Amino acid sequence: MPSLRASEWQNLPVSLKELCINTTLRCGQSFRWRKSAEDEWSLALHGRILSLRQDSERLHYRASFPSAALAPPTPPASTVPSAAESVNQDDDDTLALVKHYFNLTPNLAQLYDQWALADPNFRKRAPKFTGVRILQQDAWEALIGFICSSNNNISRISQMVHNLCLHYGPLIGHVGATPYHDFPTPKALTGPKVEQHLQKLGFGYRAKYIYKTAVMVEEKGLDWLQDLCNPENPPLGVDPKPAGELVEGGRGGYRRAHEELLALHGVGPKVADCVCLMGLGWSESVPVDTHVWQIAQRDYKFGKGKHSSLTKATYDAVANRFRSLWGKEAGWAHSVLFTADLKTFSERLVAKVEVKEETVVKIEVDGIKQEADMVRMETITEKRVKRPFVKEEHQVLEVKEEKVTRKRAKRTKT
DNA sequence: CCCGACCCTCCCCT
DNA sequence: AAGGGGAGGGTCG
Repeated sequence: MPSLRASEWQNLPVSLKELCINTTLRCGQSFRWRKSAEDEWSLALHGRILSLRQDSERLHYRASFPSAALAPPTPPASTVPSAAESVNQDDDDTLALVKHYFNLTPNLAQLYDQWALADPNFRKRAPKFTGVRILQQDAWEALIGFICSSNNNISRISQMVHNLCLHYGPLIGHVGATPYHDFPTPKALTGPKVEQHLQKLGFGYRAKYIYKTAVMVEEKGLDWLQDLCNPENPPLGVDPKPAGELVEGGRGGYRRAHEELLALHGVGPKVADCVCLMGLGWSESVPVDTHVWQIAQRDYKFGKGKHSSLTKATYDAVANRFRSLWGKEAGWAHSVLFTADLKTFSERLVAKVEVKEETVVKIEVDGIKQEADMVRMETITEKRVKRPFVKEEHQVLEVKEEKVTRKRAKRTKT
């Protein structure tokens, strides 16, 4: 077990309107974050274990590096420089990493205002889901993660990704007894037994997709993938360059990236858009999944006539509609509405009701009191979503659509 | 453009 | 009390 050299906690000023990790890390754009302690999230990233906490004014972060003496650094996928030795250098490095990963440059509160001004539905739904940022994840990791997402749920996707890391990714260290592995390289997934092994691990038909995609990316080279990224949002250490103004259907670079990704096995339009948005920095990318399709029908008058089902043509029409409505960062706005529709966060929609019902737990979406919420949430590593709070769910759901209320109400009695 | 099949897990319902 | 039916951030042929 490699010993870790942990730096002290550092912090940077970030309001919850600019970033809410409790929402952003759980909304299904990244699949590897784990709760490492009360109110603390951790992830193996770029050769270290990054841990986070957040209060109403600051984001606190700490990096733990493998001790160079006992465990030589095992560089993950791409750009890990050999271990920095001074604590100061570690911290500087980690600060840059955090700023990059959380994509902290855009002014999110300002963007929310802009989207709310343009869209009454956004204005209605966004207030309880502030601080949802699009992460700048590693493109290769995003690619594999979203290949796993097809016809799947967030809980199982997370387990699959953890399994991938456990068996094929470099071990960075432990938090308590829990091992933290970085994401595997493409090459690590090209072995002759990978597909069969993944099949055995419960990946189902995605085992083949992952293996074949790994082989193709290994052949094309990671540079091929990286070169598809938005020059405005380049990898850490590369200078940004302009990528032009938004046009119908998205900018040329985005369309090219999307098209090239479609050549990979298990990558259709939706997965390609997820990679474009969350791995390649194309903010106008709008992944249209079943959730978004339902939102489009419910709130944006889709689902009739020409666009009665989610064909490729409808897919493009929905994405274009959202781009023209929300603008260049349409993918960011889309993610807010997507998150607002996740069952995981449904209790947030009726927080006031719970308080009225003399429930002890008060939920302040933007405040630290969210921890009360967190205590009751599953961690993604747990096997199933259990329900020690059926009663609350029942109360919650009475305010929601009848269909759901009926189902849950019956189950409550069971 | 429309289907069914595809791995697997959990859930509701009978 | 077992088991069908459906859905879960789709993709392929």
